[in-house]
Amino acid sequence: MGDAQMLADRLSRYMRSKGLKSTRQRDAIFEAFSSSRVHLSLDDILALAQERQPGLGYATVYRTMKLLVEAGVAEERQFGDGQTRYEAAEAGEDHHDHLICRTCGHIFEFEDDEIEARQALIAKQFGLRIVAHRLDLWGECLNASTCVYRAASQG
Amino acid sequence: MGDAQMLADRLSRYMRSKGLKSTRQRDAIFEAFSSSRVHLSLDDILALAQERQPGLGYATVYRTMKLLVEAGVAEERQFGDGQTRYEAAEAGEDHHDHLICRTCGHIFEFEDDEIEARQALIAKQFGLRIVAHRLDLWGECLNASTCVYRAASQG
DNA sequence: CTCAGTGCAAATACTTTGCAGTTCC
DNA sequence: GGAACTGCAAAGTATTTGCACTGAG
Repeated sequence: MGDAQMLADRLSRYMRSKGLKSTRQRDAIFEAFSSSRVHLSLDDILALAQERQPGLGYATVYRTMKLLVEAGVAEERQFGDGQTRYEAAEAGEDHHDHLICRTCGHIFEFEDDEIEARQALIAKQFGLRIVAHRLDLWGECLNASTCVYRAASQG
Repeated sequence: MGDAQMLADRLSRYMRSKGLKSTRQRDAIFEAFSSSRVHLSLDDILALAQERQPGLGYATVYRTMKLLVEAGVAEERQFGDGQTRYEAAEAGEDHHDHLICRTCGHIFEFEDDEIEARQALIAKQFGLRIVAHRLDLWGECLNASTCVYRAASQG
């Protein structure tokens, strides 16, 4: 909850600094977005936010998510399925990477110090210092029949 | 040059196996695609291929690039600018990743068995087997004044 | 009150598809 | 000659924008 609160603070600071208004729609969208740990698509966010704000439209969700990205509260991610997904921005150094299951579509998050260290070493060999990185893994379920995410997915 | 030839071979083998036809358009597109080491967008490929085949249309380029991907000759890449880009597929296991220098824009390619092994291990812990991965590093030159790429870069 | 925000629908941008005519094998 | 291929234009998606109305400050 510290995280969600931090994001909320960052957002309201940003909005105040830009003279932007707080609305029921934006609150609902931020709430929907920040309450979930998964990578939500726009449709997901719309559906969740509509539970609180029936009648909420796509355009508002698109505009608000763009705002959240500008405010440094959300990050856009493309996983190659044609849908932009959003996740909560990270606190400083705490970076995680993604492992996407091609069997069920579930997206696992992980962090591995050994890989990070290795990356730094490689960069150094080329005379560089790492400023950012992105690592996505795609995999197949070794045992699809027992995959809890597959069972859980409504697809 | 061995690489381009290898891709050409792989493509013609694939096409023969599927009973697909070789056409002037496909040749022009493959030529445009494989002659460049950079990551081409569809517009880039269309423009290049049209130098040999005026009148060539988008649809054919889209269909042909899809074919090249299926044949294992091309790989799609999304860099988040809304354009799908293509690069030459790699030879078998020989996968490389990218280290992009933010100082001079140079793209280094590297390969690291240790990272690959680590990735496989992580995936296994989640019950998956890796089928693909993408690792991009962004760095800054530790010593820009002596960077040969900076000197060489026409940008 | 006023200007930012909203919802709708129209407009974009990228990609795919249907179809009639063309071309490779 | 026939199935595969091509180009065009129409159809799909995902996302953005114009506009009249609404609502937060």
